[in-house]
Parts: sequence; C-alpha cells; structure tokens
Amino acid sequence: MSFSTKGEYGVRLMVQLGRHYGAGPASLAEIATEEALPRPYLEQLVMSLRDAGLVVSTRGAHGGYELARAPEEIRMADILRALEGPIAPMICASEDEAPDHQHACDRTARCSVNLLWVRIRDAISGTLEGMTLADLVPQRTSLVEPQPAARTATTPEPLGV
Amino acid sequence: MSFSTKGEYGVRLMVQLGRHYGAGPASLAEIATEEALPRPYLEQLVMSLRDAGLVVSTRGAHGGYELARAPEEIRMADILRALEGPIAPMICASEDEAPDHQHACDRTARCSVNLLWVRIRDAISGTLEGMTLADLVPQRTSLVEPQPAARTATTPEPLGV
DNA sequence: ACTAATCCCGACGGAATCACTCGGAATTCG
DNA sequence: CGAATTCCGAGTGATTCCGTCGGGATTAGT
Repeated sequence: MSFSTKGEYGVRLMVQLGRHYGAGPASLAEIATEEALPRPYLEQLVMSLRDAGLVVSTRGAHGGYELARAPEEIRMADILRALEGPIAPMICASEDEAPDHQHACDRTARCSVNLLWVRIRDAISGTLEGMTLADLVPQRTSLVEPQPAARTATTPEPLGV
Repeated sequence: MSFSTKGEYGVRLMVQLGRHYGAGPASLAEIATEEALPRPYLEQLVMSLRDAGLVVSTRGAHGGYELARAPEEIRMADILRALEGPIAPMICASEDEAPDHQHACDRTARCSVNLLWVRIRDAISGTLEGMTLADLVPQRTSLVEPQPAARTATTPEPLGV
C-alpha cells in the first residue's frame, strides 16, 4: 500500500515550481539539482503534468516549466491523478468506472468487500481534494500577499480518530 | 497507488471466516473453493493473520481456521496491517517510525511534502480504524442469534463525501 | 548563421516485486 | 495406520518500477 516514486518525485517537482511561481520558467536541470533527483526521469514525469494542464513549458534556451496557475488553484488530487492514474485502492473501486456498467468483481454474492475499497478511495480523494499545492509550498513570503485564512479553511475536519 | 492481492484475498478470506463464525473451524480448501482463489496462496496469507492474532488454527484432520474473536471486535485496520504491513503511502510517513528519531527524508529544508503523506495516511487508517469485519460480513442471519443493534451501531457515520 | 541551452520523445534494460507454485514435514481425528 | 489438514521454506515466471540513453526540435544570445 504505497505510492510510487512517480508520485513522490512529481509532487516535489511541483513544490519547487510553486516556489519559483511568478519568476518565469525554471529548467529541469535546476530542479533536478535542488531536489537531488535524476533529471532524465523527471522529464517523463513532467510530461504527464503538462498533458494534464498543470504546468506549461517554454522551449529553447532559457526555457523551462512553470505552473499553469497559482498554487492555491492546483488541487493535490489533480497532481496525483496526473502522476499515478485514477485513485483506486483496488480494481473494483476505481474512480473512472462506468457507474451503471458491470463491476470487475462478480464474485461471491455482490462482493460486500467493495464497500471497504470505496470508503478508502473516498477518504484518500477527499483529503487530496481538500489540499492545494499552496499548502505544501514553504511560505511564499510576500510574493503574492499571503492569505492565511485559505490554508486552514481547506482542511476538512479532524476526522474522528 | 493500490493495495496488492494480499490485501484483497486476505480480506475476502476474513469475510468468509466471519460467515462461518461460531460454527467451528473452516478449512482453507473450503474457503479457496468458495472464493475461487488458489489455496496454496491463501496459506501464506492466513499465516500473517494468525501471527497477528486475528485467527486461530486447529491442526490435523477436521482442522482449519476460525476468527480469534467476534467480527465486531476485529478492526479492518488490524487486518490490513497484518496483510500489507504498516499503512504508509510513502516511506517518510510510515506508522511505525521512531517519532523522535530521524525521518528518512532529510531533503530540501524539512520536507514540507511530508504533511501530504501524513494526511493521506491518517485518512486511510482513520476509515480503517472505524470499520470492523462485521461491516463487511453479509448479514449473519440466524447462525448465532442475530443482534441487529450491534451491526448498525458499529457503522460510524456516512462520512461526508 | 552558429552555438548553446532546453524541451520533447521513444526505446531499452536491470532489478525488484508480485503472485503464485511445489514439496514435504508435523499434527490430529477416525 | 491413514487421511485430512496446518505449517513452512524455497523457487519461479511475469510484470512493473525506476530509471538510462540517444537523439530530434525549438529558441535565445552573439
């Protein structure tokens, strides 16, 4: 039960882009150095992020990548979905299932276990939907005027245990 | 981002044991047939469950496995931890970390990303802690005298999204 | 126009993990 | 005794992960 390095590296990449936000494109070489990650590998990750419309690229010398919109406007759910695919702790609880169509599991009497995976999926996507990239970017002191209300407001609720 | 078949098959195994609860040990051969799963594979899964104290075994002829306690008393969190190891969406957010000791990640300035993984971890373990095996066992009609109060009582609440 | 920087993109490969299988020893019931 | 069953470690084919490699296209500076 864990995310792959795609998710990890990709999020770290996005956080770096969040720090550079508003200061023009940042090259992959810079980011790879700052985060001590293999640049060729980041290349394929950033492709997914670009295809998802989360970052925009500038080609040529002094080119690079930058966020497509403000960190506050980018939900972590979108980032991780772009990197890891649909959030599904189990095949029979994927997000992109044809809702009326068959489940993958036609096992023993309507698969009561499905409830479990659906609950887990909703818990994950719920917290991911409630966080934005801004929650992870170490304080962007005085770049855009900080609005501390937003950060606490996004937190859903303490969630029982 | 998904659980392995260990989690899936193991949970299904436990649900079957939940149905047989109170009726003596059930052999793996039975369960493998009922769920259409490879019996030799279930063998290694049930070992983990036994080591975790969730099931008890009876050796020899007419032996088998049964739940160590009532389905209402077995949290899904315990089952999945036994099967899949500690719940950790990322290495730097494992449940069994030495809290005062180092994090695995000493990356760029105290790893603000860690917050993300911790939130996800807590969301997962929260829902898992709030569910018991009884929530997944299709109604235990008239095996042991049914107590419908317990079944609805264990269900925590609809859980927002 | 040339060069250096950078993104773009597909293919390849070693290593790890997954999802089992196999064979047999130990234990218990009839 | 013999059949049923748990116990347990070792082995294995396929798949996925985690990158690497090589080169092509695009742009800024000079």
